[in-house]
Amino acid sequence: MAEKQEDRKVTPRSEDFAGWYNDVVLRAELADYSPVRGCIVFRPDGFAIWEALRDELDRRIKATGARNAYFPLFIPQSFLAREAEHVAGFAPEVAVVTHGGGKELEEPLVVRPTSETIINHMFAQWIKSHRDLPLMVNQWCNVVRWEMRTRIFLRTAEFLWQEGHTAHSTRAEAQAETLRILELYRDFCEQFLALPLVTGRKSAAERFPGADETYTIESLMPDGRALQCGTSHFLGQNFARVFGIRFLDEQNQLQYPWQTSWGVSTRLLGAIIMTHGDDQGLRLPPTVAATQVVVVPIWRKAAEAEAVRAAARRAHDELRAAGIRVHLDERDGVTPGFKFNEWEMRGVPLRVEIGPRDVASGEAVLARRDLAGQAGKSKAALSALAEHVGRMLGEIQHGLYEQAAQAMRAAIHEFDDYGAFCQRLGGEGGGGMAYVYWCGDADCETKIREDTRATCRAIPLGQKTAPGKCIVCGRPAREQAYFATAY
RNA sequence: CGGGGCGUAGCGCAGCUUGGUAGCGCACACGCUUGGGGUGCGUGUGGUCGGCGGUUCAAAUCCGCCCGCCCCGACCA
Repeated sequence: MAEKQEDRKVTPRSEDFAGWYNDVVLRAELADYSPVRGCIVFRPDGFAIWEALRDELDRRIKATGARNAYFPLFIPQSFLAREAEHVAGFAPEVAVVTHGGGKELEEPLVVRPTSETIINHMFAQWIKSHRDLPLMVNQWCNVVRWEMRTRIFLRTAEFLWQEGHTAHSTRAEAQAETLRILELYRDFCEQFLALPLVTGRKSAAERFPGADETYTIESLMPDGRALQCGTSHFLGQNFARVFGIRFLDEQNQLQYPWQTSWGVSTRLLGAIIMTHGDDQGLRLPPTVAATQVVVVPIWRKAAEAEAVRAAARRAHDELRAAGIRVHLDERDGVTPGFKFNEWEMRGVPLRVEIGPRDVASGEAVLARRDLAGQAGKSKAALSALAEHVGRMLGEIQHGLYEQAAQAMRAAIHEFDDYGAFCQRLGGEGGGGMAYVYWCGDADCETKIREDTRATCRAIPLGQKTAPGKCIVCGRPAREQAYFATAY
């Protein structure tokens, strides 16, 4: 008996974080391994999260003026080679198609690892005048990067994402666009996905190949490792120059436009799972939960069943009419306790229990997924169920964010002693985030990496703190930066 | 590519030492039972034992070669 229940549980998160993560993903049926190494199958419950996330983000992106388009999966190999840093950055991980139609191709095609090159090739044909600018497109697609080690959602050979690409007539406008998207991502992750973040600039070593500046949103997972959740790049004129994108300005002068690109990927699913999940399984923010509320009817005797079923159906119908994504679990042959555990595993934010006692008193028992055990249980009058449930879903969304934000704050430490810094970050697994003064020198960054395996995750913008001393070399440092071991 | 581990039913494993033609738990199907935190019982379905070759009357088991997967390091949204 004890053995059997053990089989049903996931690996405790505190015992083995990576094992817990895999168990949750598989048991909650979000994804499955595929026959192709490094590629995964998004199962309906996992894809539903992506769809909810995508739909909301798509609305927000369109509100900036960007429009969706679609560019080809295949890119001539020579395109990738045009931008020196870009090719150096991506060459090791591109998949190359050498044959088609039974013949060897004249020029191999790479499967896009990102679409800067092919999109800019097209931009060069579309942009002639300052009146064509700004040009802002976004595409939702798959990309392929042949990674050496893969992990479900966090690093897969093929992943889904959105990539936005814009071209502007002035440097200032492109820089502003880069930061505007960074802010869009930040707000989206915090408000919609309930993911707490730090944001900032990337160090030169962590910059996107081909970008002048990369900005990032970073979160910290419960195992103390950082996860890059999205990036926004200021590309300067680098791609414009190599792809020959030029326009005539108001003075009839030929100019290169200034560009940006930015993206978030299905890695965000990994962030949601790791940030919110617990030993019972998944915990989904109501915004992305395919099922926000599950109604579980409970009865003992056949005589009670009809009244309970009827009340449960009424509750279900009322919630659905109120626009809530609700499921009525009428399965016979499995016990209520089994259903409780199963829906908790799947991360459903709120459970409504209706039994004979509730029918008699005109109430239902509500069980919040964000608060474990009795702490999450309360009663609500069936007569005002939808209103009550709607409000509670909002509280759950907020509750998940607050729990995560509190855990993240508690795992960020400031150091002025390099020894203490290394001791914290260099231990087994993740040591949380360190917020330290750094002079900006690449040698100091390398030393940190060699001593601790931690890397610079973000340098916050608009720092107002007084200058200090670099954590490594002790020389004057104008800024502080976040360091952590990263996924 | 270096270090470590593992391939037996969908999943987790036993059997291998000492060869005799495959078993357990979970899952799955059906029935009864149960039902406010993973109910119990019964009956069933399901396996080229990773692949190839060798030894042998006989190989999951012994020998050789190959393949694949997982974990840890060097690259990464």
